[in-house]
Amino acid sequence: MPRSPRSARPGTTTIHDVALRAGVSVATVSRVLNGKAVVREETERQVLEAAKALRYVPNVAARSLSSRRSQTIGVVLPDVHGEFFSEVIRGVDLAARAKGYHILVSGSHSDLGEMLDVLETMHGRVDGLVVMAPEVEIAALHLSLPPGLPLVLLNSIDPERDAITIDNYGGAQAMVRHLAELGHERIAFIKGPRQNADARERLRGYRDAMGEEGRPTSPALELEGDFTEDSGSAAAEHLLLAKPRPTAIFAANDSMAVGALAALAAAGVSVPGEMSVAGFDDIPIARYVTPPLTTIRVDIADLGRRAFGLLFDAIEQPLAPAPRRDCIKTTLVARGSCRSPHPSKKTRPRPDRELRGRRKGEES
Amino acid sequence: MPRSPRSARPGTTTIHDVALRAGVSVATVSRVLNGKAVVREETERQVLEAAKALRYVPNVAARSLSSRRSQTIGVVLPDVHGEFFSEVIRGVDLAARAKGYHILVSGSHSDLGEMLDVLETMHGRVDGLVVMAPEVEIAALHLSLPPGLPLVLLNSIDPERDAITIDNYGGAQAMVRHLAELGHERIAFIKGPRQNADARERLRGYRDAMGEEGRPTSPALELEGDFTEDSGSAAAEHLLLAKPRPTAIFAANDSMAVGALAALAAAGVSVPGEMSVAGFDDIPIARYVTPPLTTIRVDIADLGRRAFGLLFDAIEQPLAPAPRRDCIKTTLVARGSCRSPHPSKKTRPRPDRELRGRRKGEES
DNA sequence: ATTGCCAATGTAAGCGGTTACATGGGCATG
DNA sequence: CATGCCCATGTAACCGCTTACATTGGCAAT
Repeated sequence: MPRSPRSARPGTTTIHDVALRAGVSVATVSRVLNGKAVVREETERQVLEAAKALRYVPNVAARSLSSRRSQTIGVVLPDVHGEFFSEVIRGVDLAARAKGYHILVSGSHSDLGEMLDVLETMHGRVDGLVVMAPEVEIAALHLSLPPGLPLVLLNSIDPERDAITIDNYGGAQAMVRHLAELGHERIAFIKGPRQNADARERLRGYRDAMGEEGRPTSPALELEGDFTEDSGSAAAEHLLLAKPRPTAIFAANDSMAVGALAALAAAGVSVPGEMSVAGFDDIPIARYVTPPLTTIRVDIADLGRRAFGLLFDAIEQPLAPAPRRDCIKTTLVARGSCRSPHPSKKTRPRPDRELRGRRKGEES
Repeated sequence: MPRSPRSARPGTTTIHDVALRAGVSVATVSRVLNGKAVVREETERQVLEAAKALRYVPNVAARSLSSRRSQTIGVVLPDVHGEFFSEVIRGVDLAARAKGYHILVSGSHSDLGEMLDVLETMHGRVDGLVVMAPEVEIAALHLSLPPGLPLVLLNSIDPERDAITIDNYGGAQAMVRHLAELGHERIAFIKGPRQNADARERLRGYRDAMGEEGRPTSPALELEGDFTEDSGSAAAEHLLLAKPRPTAIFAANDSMAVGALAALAAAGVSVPGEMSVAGFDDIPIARYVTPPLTTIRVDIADLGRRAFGLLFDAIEQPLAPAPRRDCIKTTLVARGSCRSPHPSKKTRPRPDRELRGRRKGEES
């Protein structure tokens, strides 16, 4: 079996072996394999044949050492779990693989220091980064980030950097309009954490749409919340005491809406009979609570997919000046938790088509 | 600013720069940084100081080229989503990071060819692999896998390879015992896909425990299923026609149990009044369905964690002969969907503590 | 026939580390 | 004081690939 003296270690075929077998130089092999220069057709054929016969796989480390490219991007996420996490990864992964990139993942970062460590060790290992970080820490992040490295921010904007965002504003507006259309006048809103950009945008969308629809807004209708179920419950309990009592509650995320549902059930308030409830995100359980939750769906995989798209552009064409932007549109999903507040014009609750979708069970 | 002539490109500090600044040779710097040899304390101090001052970060490609180690492992999963996916990654990630390893992720593989491609391109890029593949494809996988590469199988066993498994057998037994203890005689079982190892083990656990508890088993009590909600519904509908009708349904996974719940609700059969229902996996929605589902919890993050543990051992100490094994234990989580079939000895359904846990809402 | 040019290919210098081997100084021993 | 040994360190050869530059041969123009 032909094997160059250089690669004595068995099991490793190098570019030299291929060159030897094809009767050409390593340079030619490299050229053929990378398509970076003109090679006679006959030569190319021989090289490809030799490579295939030898089951040659280029050594990535060597390639990346000399070319200064790793064909890998890093994805760094904070402490988010479940559906969101997996969908982001899936989106990025699919898009990346299509372009021949690999992804280096690091999740579950609860504090900044840890995140910076990871970023540090990823340096040199990746050609670009997709990062999701709490707003407050963006500044600190910049300082310790390699200056030339393409970076796409998820979920938090920075005027200087490329970023991809969710149309929180439009989604919130759509929900308010939906509720207004159903006939609701007093629509309460449960806010998210003040420092969360998504939460702020959703609040803004709520306020603007309320104004546009000629609905009254007031501090009494805006409850504090922190995206947890408990805060949603607490807010709902407060609202039950308000007079006049609102007829609809719009929570800035599904978890709080679920909390609100629980509180209302505990208080014996019927949903959607006496009170409509809406959320935001369309988390998986949204369709399983009672009644199924009307909410705003965000296509998270698409978020990942586009994040990679932006990053890819930035890597391939680093010169483009203005920060790149992309925005994920949202969809309103009407389920059973909202209906008209006027018993007379009661809307017939149509069975939710999606409730019994054929989702594959997660294998154990 | 000191910069060796070799590294003309700005922004990149090499080991030479550090050596120069510390007044030693590159070999010494390397030795200090890797702790692979004895170095005078004074020298070590100077090197570390220089490295820190220069913000030196070793070039991974170079290191991996000469050392033939990438400090990276690959995680290749099929088309699984959501909680399961994210938890596996989280477990592996946390364990890997603790040992200084990175993880290269690739998910959403629906067909074997795609999976093999990924495995191919990961070759040389990773020191080991955590792979989850459908049973049937394991063989094909072996053929095209680099022979020396440490590999840990998730979720499917192969006598030759290291693998980590879930205690499906024990979990199923525990559930049957639980139901038997509540007083159920006729306990039906909804099976999973025949080619799925988890499903087979759960079935085995069900049968053995039924025997041990002196409960009758019969083909009529074992329904076909494929892990989807729909198959769970269909099975439940079948069971309602059986005579005598069973008093409990144990589904091989939660999705089918959820489907069964829906079918029972549609048929006006009260759960757990007339029929108890149990699942397996404890997927997130299990606690949100009505009534909350009694099920078997599997600590998926632990699965990932231990998978890395096994892999790490295999990488560090490749000589160990026997295939390494590890098994994840399960926990029974009693919620509202099961209770005694005898109205007389009705067990008081205690409120499920976990129903209103303070789970952080997934951000946006 | 000589010259010039171009396309196709070869040669070899890196890329930035690791590490086998060489070197040199200090100290105990004969 | 010469000898030998060992510890700490330096020198330089790789690791496998990319690529700037050199080389070659063929053909058109002179």
